[in-house]
Amino acid sequence: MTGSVTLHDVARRAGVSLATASRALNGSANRVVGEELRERVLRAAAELRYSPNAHAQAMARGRTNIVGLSLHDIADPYFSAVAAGVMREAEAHGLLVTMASTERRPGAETDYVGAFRRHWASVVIVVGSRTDDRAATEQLAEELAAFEAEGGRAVAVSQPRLPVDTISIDNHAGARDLGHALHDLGHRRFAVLAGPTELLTATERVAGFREALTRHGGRLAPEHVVPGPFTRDGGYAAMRELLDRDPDVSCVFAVNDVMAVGAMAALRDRGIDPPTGMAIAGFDDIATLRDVNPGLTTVRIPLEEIGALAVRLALDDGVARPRVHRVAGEVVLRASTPRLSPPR
Amino acid sequence: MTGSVTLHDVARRAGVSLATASRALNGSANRVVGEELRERVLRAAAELRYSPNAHAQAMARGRTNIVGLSLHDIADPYFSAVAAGVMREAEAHGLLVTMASTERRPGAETDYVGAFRRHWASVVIVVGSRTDDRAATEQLAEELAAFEAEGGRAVAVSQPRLPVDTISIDNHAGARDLGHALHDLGHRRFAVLAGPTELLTATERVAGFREALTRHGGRLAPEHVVPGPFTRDGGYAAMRELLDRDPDVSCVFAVNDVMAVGAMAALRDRGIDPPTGMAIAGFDDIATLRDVNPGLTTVRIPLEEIGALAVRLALDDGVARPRVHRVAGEVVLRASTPRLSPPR
DNA sequence: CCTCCTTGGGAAAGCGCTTACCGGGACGGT
DNA sequence: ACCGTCCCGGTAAGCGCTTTCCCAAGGAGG
Repeated sequence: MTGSVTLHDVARRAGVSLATASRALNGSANRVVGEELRERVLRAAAELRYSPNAHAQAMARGRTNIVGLSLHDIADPYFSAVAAGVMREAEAHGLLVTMASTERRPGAETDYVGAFRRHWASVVIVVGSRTDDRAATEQLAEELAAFEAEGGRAVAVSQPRLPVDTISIDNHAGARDLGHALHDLGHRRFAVLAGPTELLTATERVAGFREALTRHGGRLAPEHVVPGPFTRDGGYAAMRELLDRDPDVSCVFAVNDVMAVGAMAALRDRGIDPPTGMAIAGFDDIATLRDVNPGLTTVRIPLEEIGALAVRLALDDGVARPRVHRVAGEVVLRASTPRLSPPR
Repeated sequence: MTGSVTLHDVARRAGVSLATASRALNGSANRVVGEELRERVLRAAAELRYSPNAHAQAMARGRTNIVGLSLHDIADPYFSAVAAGVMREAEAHGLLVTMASTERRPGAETDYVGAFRRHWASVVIVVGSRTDDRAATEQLAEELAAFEAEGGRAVAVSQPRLPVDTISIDNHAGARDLGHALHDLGHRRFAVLAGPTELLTATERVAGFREALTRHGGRLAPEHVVPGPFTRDGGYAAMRELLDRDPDVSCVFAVNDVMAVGAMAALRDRGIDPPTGMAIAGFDDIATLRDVNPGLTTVRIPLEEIGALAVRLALDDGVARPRVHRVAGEVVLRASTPRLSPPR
């Protein structure tokens, strides 16, 4: 970068020293700059279209206003909703968001947190479910600890085992409530499109759902739990697999909405028309998918709010850390899971 | 940030000078560091878990590996698809993406480009349709020019009037092709949910569609062109408005997919069941919406590819700028626009 | 045996900014 | 009239790194 205007130029043009120029522009604390001089400096800065060098400021001040955000895949509406919340709140606090999309590559989170450390981010937010990859989690934990030791603030979403402030979605309760609701509607022959077995988010949802069924004396046979990626295609493939295993299922719980939509497509390709041939429910209540037809029963998670909350947690001062924050979901019944037995 | 390990510490531990330490770590060009020393330095760095300070490097080198990305709303799947492309390509080049979501606030783009300038971003990408706000566009143009004058590279997506490399979607041709295709299917009584009248992206799509109808001797009456925001709710409201104005329309073109989905919801709320009561088409081919029911006829735009392309354009060396890149769309017919008259 | 070149290490000058610290003038109290 | 006390400018010391310039040592060539 050449030719940028520096504070030195501004000071010279205003006929003052660097120190005065800096103080005039920052309105430095416990120090007053004479009205006339400040005026002169501001004018000079405006005339020269001066814009301060963020790196020099970072060096001199020893801190930045950068938020580092790491997530699995920005194209996934789940993560982009969280990101939107982070960015909205960050903007409100004058923070700039640097974002990394790990594409679920193992170790990428740690690498990116390292990059954020190099940039002296003041906040780092890691969102994405914990995996059962012990070593990777361990490394990430270390990196985050190092980051906080340097004075940064980290918040993890859906990774409860990390040594930092944590926001957890109450997947178990949400799925359990959903299970009860579906049972109340009269559904009985359940199956689950279970998502990736190594992700806590997925397994918790399966477990919660299972608990509800058990409570009602039902059970979830192993062949009725079909794993697969957290994607549309994952849902599609899992649904086909399920139909092959047992065509007699009548209500499917896909552990996220994106999979549920893929599953609906699979049903139609097999000539089954939801919800008539098969009831189906999802999880997350992705905004973009609220208008699929039939309307998808799901568990609403306040994703944007979670993103915003992450920023606020990071910015809290004078509190003991790490803290744990739980966010509850809320069952939303729609047309994809009609009432089976007429209500009494 | 306190306590971070500096190069100085590494040098001391390795028993060499700062210069040597730096050279050993960077493998500096046209300079060789003795094998033994390099080894010692690398070991010391590893032992101390040294991580270089990005700001200091930026200062000393006079450049960074930051990409600044400004878009309207990261929660909108259109923009998150482009962002995904940008991030994928950026990662491939070792660049870090700093992102700003302007929420369509006028002037925000300019502010953020200013922020990217302060951070000496090496690349700035601005995505979002040009508005007819003369003054805002002018200011953005100035800011981008200043950025490039300082040695940065800027690329604008869907803002053809800016003095930088530009990627334009061929909205006109896409919408025209769609119009022809719908006509070929036998549709005749058309209306358009036109999106925001101040956005070029919207007006071009309307114009292209109109051209196709005109070519076939049809026309688009003013009451059949309903403006509104580029959102789900915008589509919903516009559809209701349209039904109030003229319930006899039989095929609606919503100028983006998100609106089309909102429009479908509005139809159902009025007891109309698409595509039977009303054919409907969108634009963009948003991935998340590919499984709505009925499948939405649309014009596929390679959004991710556009994001990736933006990064590549910015990184091109030794080419004359600014360049203009056009990206074509492709009509995708699905169930939402059935054939009306039996084919002959 | 001397000179010239090559190889590789160190000292130090910045990059642009903030912020102690210092110092001179004005003011008021005694 | 003198001495603290503010007020408000300037001087300069970093922040952590890269890179130029300088220099010592060793080898090759005359």
